[in-house]
Amino acid sequence: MLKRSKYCGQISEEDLGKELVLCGWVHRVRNHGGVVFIDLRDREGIVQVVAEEKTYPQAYEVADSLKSEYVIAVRGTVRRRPPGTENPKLKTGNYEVLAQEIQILNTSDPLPFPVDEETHISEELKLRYRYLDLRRESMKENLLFRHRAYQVIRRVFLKHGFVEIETPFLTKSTPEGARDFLVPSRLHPGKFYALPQSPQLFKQILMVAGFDRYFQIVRCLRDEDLRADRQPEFTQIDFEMSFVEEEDVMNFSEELICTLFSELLGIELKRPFERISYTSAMERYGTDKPDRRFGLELIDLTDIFKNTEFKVFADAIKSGGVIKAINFKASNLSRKEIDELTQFVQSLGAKGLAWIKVEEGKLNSPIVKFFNQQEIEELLKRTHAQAGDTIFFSADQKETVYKILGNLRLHIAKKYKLIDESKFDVLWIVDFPLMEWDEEENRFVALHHPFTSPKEEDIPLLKQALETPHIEEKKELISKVRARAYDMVINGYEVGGGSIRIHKREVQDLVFKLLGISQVEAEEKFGFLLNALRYGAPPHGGLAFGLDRLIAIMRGLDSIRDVIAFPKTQKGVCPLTGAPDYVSPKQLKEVHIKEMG
RNA sequence: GGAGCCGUAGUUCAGCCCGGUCAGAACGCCGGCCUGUCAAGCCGGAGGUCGCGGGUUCAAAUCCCGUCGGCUCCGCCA
Repeated sequence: MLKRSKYCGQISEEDLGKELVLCGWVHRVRNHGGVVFIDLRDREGIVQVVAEEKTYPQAYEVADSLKSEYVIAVRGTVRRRPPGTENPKLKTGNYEVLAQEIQILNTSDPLPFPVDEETHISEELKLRYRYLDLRRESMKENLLFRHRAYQVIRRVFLKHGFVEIETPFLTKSTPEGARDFLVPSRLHPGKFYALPQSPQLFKQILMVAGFDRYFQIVRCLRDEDLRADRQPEFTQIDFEMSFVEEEDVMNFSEELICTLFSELLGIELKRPFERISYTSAMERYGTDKPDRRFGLELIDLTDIFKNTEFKVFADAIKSGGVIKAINFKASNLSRKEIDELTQFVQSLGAKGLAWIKVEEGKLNSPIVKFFNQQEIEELLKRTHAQAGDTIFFSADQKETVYKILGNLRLHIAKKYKLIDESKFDVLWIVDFPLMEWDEEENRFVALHHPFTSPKEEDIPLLKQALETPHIEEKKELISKVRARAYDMVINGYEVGGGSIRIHKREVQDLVFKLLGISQVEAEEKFGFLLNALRYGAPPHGGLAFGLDRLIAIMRGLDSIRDVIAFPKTQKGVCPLTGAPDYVSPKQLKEVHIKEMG
């Protein structure tokens, strides 16, 4: 067998006149009768191989029989292409390899879809034949980019003295958070391991162990429904530091992100990253992960309508809600377009969508007739309304208004292409509430996770909240308690989040109590962490980045499937392997599982 | 659990709204020609359970119901 001496994509000036051996896949064949052109492709790119009948008849004969995606080895000489026949689309387009010998290493059946960038293939087919999909230039580049990111990440961590340590995949199911994937234990009938949602507890324990700075690029697993940016298994860049405060973790995180952007994209992000509070993000964008590359900010109008005759608005205010609006400037929307947007918000659970089209000298709207002159004037002023604008309203409980307008804002931006895709909007969200009331569970739940430290100055509020028997007062007090947490957001995606952790047993007990986790339950589920906190736990904090999201954003991709070699479909299926699948009764018996009728 | 979009040759799609030469195109595939192409070109050919099941109708790719699958979103995701 001929042994490769160079990658196709790396043929350059220095190879002129040299004889070398290339190995790769037949990307395309162009047979002109007497001369055959082969675009030969490998990991590094494509080069044109020429087989001429008159110079090397044997090589020509083989070339003549080649089909798409045959695997071949070519021995030949690099030469400059004849003037006028260069191909500027190829990196190697000034050269070609005159084949002296061609060996067919393997043939290929006709492909189920072409290995090119032009054809849009359905996700199911792409994943079933992932090995063909990954031969495509863009997919190959996505994975090579990800590979380069790993190298940069490791270098930055090493530079700062972080220690890479692996944590268990077979671990203990813990309450709170996402649904666990469970693994039945063969040796312990009826017992289960859980696959980790993240190495959270282990990294904290490593801090107690004194490793001081830990990192890991690690798979995390959550049994929840999928989205374009959510897979059941995904990768975190996880790290934790001892003897630090928020600034230290955020500072390091910024360096890591800046280095990635600089080295992989040649983009210098401005430091420090801007910070906005959770409350301000919610009020202005209706979400805690705002995309600020376009306007359409939420405008509060509650005070303007506090005495309004308009029943919908009045009712919302009366029941403690708010009135907010967004102004789609210069949109000149048709009635049909407004109807489409109405349908969109209805799919989010809104009853309808109130709107005003601002026209030259008049307002076109089904609701202005309910407003008095003063309300109209103030609302137009507050929203900076001009002819051509369309103003959309939402009046409801705060959470609902945020959800409706936050999503409408994004929907409009995408639909009407208001987003400058060449920009990266990077920011921190800080001052998260520590907990929020969960109506369904009828208790407080941690916004981040139960090990997140409250701000020192807010701890008295927690104690007060614990003592008061009045639930409304409790809610009021708790809502004021802020967490020492921080999320990094890029282009409207949460790419990372972390916090300073609780390292004092008493504080952890206090938080568990307020979360309604009993002493017994806490001991049973998190006892190992609580115990660790007794034995000299240093103050510590950390953060975890979603590597898949980060890479997808950097590559300008909409779905993290495109940066994962073998992802799952929206139903959690792997079309390549057929997982998940049934297992034999014998296997089930071994792990003590009986099928339900 | 819910909403929306999609499903027609190997592939990408048109046809569906208005039921009746609507089984079509391009690429790919097969055969032939061709010495400078590069998404080569020219000539010829094969190829479809219109996702699946049911219903309406004289007649269904087309209308209706159900179901499966893919995608996007809501819920869910500390």
